[in-house]
Amino acid sequence: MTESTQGPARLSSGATLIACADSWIEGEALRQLEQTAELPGMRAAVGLPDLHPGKGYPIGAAFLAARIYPALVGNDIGCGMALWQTDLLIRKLKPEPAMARLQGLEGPWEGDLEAWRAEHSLAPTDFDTALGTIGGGNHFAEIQAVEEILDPDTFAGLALDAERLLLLVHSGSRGLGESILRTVIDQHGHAELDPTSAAAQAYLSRHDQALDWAEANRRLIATRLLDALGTDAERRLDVWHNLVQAVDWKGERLWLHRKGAAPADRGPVVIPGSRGTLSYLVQPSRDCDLSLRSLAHGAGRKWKRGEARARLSARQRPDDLLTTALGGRVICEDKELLYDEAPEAYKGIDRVVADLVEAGLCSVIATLRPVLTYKVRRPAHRQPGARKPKRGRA
DNA sequence: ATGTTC
Repeated sequence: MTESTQGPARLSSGATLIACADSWIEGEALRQLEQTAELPGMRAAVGLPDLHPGKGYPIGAAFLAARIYPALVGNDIGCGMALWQTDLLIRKLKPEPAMARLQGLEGPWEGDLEAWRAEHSLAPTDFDTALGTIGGGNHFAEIQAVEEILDPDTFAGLALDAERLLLLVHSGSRGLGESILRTVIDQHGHAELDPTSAAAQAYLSRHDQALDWAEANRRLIATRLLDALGTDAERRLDVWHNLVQAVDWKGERLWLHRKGAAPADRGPVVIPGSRGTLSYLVQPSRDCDLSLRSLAHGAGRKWKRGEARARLSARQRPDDLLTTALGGRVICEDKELLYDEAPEAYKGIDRVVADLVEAGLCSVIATLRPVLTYKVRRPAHRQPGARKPKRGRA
């Protein structure tokens, strides 16, 4: 199927895979990439080195098409990564007290939502009680320390301080994006939308609202976490990795879909590893047309959700997973999620980033080490007052 | 991924 070249490979469908020959990519993900590349109106399809199977369509991929495919963006419209420079000196952070202070980020924010929405020009939605909540899956808020600076000039240009902690937030549009996708799928199935149609305009308008909501969500998550720690911070970047947008492509107006693909045309981005590995702050190259102006958005899952517990529980108890190989601490009181997001469930981020660098798509500015990863305090269904769900078969 | 799934 693939040529035995070292760098990017051309698949039989015409899709491009940005990965060297010995980088492991699951067969199912490649099948999904090839199938998607053959959809009507598809001009180009790219699998990034974190490519892994999704629900029908692959994650870690970018697609350029003459039409709009809402299902390619998926349910978490606007999901992305935001990075803050905090005021907290690395040597001043004591993990135990910090962890004790980080409580209750799952519930509705208790501040003045109306004022906050006005301040950020955010229209009200039916999902605003979830504003400022991280959510589940691979979402997190992580306090990080700079491990190594490889490009001092660019690092300094970003106004980053290697002595002070960073905060990386990965979250999206929660129930809002889900409802937007469900609405369009209910009406049009997985069919492509003509960009000039009323259906496309309605979808795009709601999609753009979800982008704003998701960005605001990351902002409020950071605010809540920083308030809990009694510190302040400034945002250095915020990028969406799930979206569709109109692009001018060699003189033609086309639609670029990113599904788990970081933009290469919006300045530096963070490509996070797992909670047990480094993350990479990278500078995208000037010309990234090869990868549809996109980069990997993370390490990429190696094991499917729900698979990790059975694979790991014999050798690692839940408590073992609350500290990591790099000395980081983890807050995750949902046992299934604790296993699902174990470092072993992910591919190696070093290889993923090396594939991008070797393809000429980016260079590394700095590496970041996880200090404290916040996932969830309690699964929603086990919060006080909630009924314990029955287990086992009927 | 999901105010999820009983």
